[in-house]
Amino acid sequence: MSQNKRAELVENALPLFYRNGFHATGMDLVAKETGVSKTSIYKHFRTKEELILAVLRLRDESFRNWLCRKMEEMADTPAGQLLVMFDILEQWFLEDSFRGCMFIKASAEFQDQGDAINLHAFEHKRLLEEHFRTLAEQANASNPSQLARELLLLKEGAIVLAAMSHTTAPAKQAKQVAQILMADLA
Amino acid sequence: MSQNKRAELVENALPLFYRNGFHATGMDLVAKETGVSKTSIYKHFRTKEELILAVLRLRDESFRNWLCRKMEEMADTPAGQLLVMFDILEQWFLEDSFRGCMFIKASAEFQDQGDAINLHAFEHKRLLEEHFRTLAEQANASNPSQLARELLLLKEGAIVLAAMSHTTAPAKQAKQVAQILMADLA
DNA sequence: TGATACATGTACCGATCTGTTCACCTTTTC
DNA sequence: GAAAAGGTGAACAGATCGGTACATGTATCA
Repeated sequence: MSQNKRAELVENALPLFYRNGFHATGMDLVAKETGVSKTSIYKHFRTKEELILAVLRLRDESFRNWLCRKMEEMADTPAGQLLVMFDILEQWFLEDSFRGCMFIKASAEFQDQGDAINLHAFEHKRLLEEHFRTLAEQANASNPSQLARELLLLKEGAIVLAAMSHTTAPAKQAKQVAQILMADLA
Repeated sequence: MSQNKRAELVENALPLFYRNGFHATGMDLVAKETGVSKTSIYKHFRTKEELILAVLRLRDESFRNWLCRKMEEMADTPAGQLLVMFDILEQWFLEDSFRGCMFIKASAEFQDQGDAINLHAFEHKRLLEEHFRTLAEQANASNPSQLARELLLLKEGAIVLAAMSHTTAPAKQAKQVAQILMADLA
């Protein structure tokens, strides 16, 4: 299998795990839906867990890329970028394929503290917080670290409630709070 | 099996599902750990899903009772109650047995929109929001519904991040934001 | 054309899944 | 004390789990 094919496998496996959950998605289904035989899958991933980790790596990279790029597109100031994030979330919640945050779900299913999947899930949140902090610094926030953590808090709460309620309202509510927190920034 | 025994079964099954997850916890393990034979379990619950629903009903009732009572114990004004909630969360995060919110995890593993488990999980959040709104009204908040939703947002974000990071810090951060949102309420 | 390398489908492994059957054993009740 | 009721372990069914073995392509290179 070429590297292309391998990437294609991970790409096609992602929505399966995202929609059905990790434990509930069997490797037979992965093989059937991706069109890659189980033999080939196990030639490149020693275990199901390794495949899941590859899927999470892809998700981490593509989600953060997507979010950061959209934020840059839709606002030109750092403070503006942090605020439009909630508009972007709202658009995400509207998509039919929206099923909540893949990393929250991963850490919910693999919650042992040392677990590689659990660690990777939290790493995703840490990287997001880091990006928020950088923007908060550029926006001259009085306490950039604190603002970044608060915005992450609002983002995670909004995602969870949007996924559970099947509505987009939590995005708007989170944005309102964010506006209060950022009132002093331009 | 007496009603007592049945309640005991549900009570003892709860931490199993909470710790190990729903799909990952087999009925053989439930029988072994609760001391109730599989035969008896299936006499009172037609399917695993029904047992899970009973567990979630117990969790919903006991968690809300526990939280509301603690809030009343630790503060005498409605606004104070809403604020100490975050201190209570922090204590919860400190417990060794803390593994995040059982309903978030349930809706993560059973995310089909019509699913009974999914519906029940969201109902838990709705009831919490209702309680928050009642308190917000009593505290003469200018927009009680909005404040209730915002506090719920902060609470869910804090729980998710505390579970993923294995720290209690999100509770304090959420409380700080809550204080800002409630600055006008005595 | 013949040898090498790799991807394939299929069948299989042992374990585990939800759920059932059944022969026993207590306990309650009349 | 016998019948009825309800609980037990253990074995089982049929399906699916993660993972492997193997024989059959099929493409590349000499």
